[in-house]
Amino acid sequence: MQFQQLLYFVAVAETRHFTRAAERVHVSQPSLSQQIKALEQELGAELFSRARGNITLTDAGEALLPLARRILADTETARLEVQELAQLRRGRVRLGATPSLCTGLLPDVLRVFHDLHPGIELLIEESGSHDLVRELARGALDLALVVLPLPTPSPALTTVELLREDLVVVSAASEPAPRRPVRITDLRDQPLVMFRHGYDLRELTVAACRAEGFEPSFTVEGGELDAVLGFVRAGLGLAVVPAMVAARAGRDLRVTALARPGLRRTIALAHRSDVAPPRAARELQRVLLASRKVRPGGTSV
Amino acid sequence: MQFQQLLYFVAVAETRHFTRAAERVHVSQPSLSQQIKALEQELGAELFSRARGNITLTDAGEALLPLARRILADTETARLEVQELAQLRRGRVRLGATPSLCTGLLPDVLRVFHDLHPGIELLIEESGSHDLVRELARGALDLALVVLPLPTPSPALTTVELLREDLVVVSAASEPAPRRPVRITDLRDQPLVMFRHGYDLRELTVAACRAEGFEPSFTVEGGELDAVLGFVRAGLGLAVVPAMVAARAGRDLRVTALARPGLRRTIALAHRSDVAPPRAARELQRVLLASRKVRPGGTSV
DNA sequence: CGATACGCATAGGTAAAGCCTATCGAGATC
DNA sequence: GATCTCGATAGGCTTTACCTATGCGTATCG
Repeated sequence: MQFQQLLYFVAVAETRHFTRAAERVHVSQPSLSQQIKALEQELGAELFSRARGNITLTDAGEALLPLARRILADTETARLEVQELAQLRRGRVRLGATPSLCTGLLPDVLRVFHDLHPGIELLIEESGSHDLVRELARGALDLALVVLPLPTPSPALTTVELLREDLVVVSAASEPAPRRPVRITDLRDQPLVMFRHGYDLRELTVAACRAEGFEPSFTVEGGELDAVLGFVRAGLGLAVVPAMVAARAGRDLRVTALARPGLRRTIALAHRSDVAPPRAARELQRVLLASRKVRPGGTSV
Repeated sequence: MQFQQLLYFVAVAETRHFTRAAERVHVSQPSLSQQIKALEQELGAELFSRARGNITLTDAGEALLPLARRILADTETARLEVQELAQLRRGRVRLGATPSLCTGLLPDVLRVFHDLHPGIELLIEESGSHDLVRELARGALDLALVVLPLPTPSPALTTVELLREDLVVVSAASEPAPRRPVRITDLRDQPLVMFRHGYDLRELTVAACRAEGFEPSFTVEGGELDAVLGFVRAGLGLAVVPAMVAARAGRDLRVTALARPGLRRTIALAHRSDVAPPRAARELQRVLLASRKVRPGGTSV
């Protein structure tokens, strides 16, 4: 049984005329006759009663017609569905990202991506790098924006460096300005506002202080990114945040660079090594990589 | 898109392995690879992510799989349905017959037919020849047993003579036996029990009497066949019925042949000339024609 | 009543498609 | 690093789907 044979069959059933059916499917009449005959032979039953000028479906033909129509319709649906996916008119990307990236980097990029491919659904999971890596490996995410180095490196994941991002110190505009540029050691006696456990920024900042030989002290700790900025704004202390986050924090926050060598973190795109990400995820990856050329506050890798 | 390509595709999707899929569909591995590739090219999307030893469906493949399965299932269904019809394991015959034939001829033949083809549904319409012819032309019947000559002959109907059936006189066993064999003229002064209008037997009997120059008189008229036999049994009069009906009427009815040349009627099978009857109807026709060889009370044509 | 037109089936030739065996090449395994 | 596995590629052959030309039965028309 062949799709064409079913197509020819439906054409004859609908026109009740071999010659006109042949025209309709753009084939010569003998070809159509032959295919119908082949189909009849394969099925072991006549499909049409060929009375001169009055072609009719036999009972076998009646039985076949609805199924043939459905098969052809399904075929068309399959073709369209696959092509919609391929042409990014439809689809889904499950993207993981750390909270600071969701705030800093993602909004503009996702806006660009969505304008390019309005049919693609964007599912964002906001978590620490550790969780993101696990979700990637589980197949629950297609792509993740993580901070390098990965907490649990694995050959099962491929990472592509996206950009290096400077960290800066933010403080309340109402408070006295810190000496600039701020050195890490200046933070020894400064009260800090610190993110909850799980934030890469927390680990990074604490590690930097310890490298200078002191343990940072926190006035408040445990909040999410926005809460931390709020606490800083209220004068509860300083915080170390990515430049990109600080850039959009508003006028009532003072942004102070760190003295050289400063702190920076490396943002990378990660995906499973064993399977190619879906078409839409590859496209998002492309858009992300393209966007770094015009990103403020970060350094292209 | 080809059925085989979908079949190959599903095989690879299920085995996650090109070589094993090729074995499963009984084709060489390169052929299968080529067909998958052709399918991917036609659809414009990769269907599998070919990581060594870990073949996975892409999102396009995921989208295609359920449709491919459904298409293949429908194909199988179509094949089975048509073959069941062709092999008479399923189907329907809409058979029309006159009341006397329903009583006399049909039960045994239908029993034989049903034993041969238990899956075929039998729909019987019991009417006079006139109505049967109309229903045939309407396409509401596949086949009809009618009495020749047809009340409304038409080139649109094809008739095949089935058998000639003798008519006999029945009377109550409790009443004095009529002189035998009965001549038509003997009925002149005999009270008859007569069927309702529409029965071919009525027209036939009345016509025979008129040919002999008299109008028959009825003690009761208007009943169906069984009612008429009941009236005869009760001694209300004689009736002229087909030998086949009389043969199964029971002991309390006396059956008397008519004197030569007697009366007989011709039973024929009729169907539309323009369309071939369904397979099951042709088979019933065959069984009917075969049955006349062993029919009692009738003469093979 | 013969000629014509219509419409499906058949015949024969051609081009494409599908399948095969043999081989390649890349990644995994020991 | 040799071997193995497994999918991709190459080249040749067979099948098949298509075409044009023609046949044949039936309805129509002068």
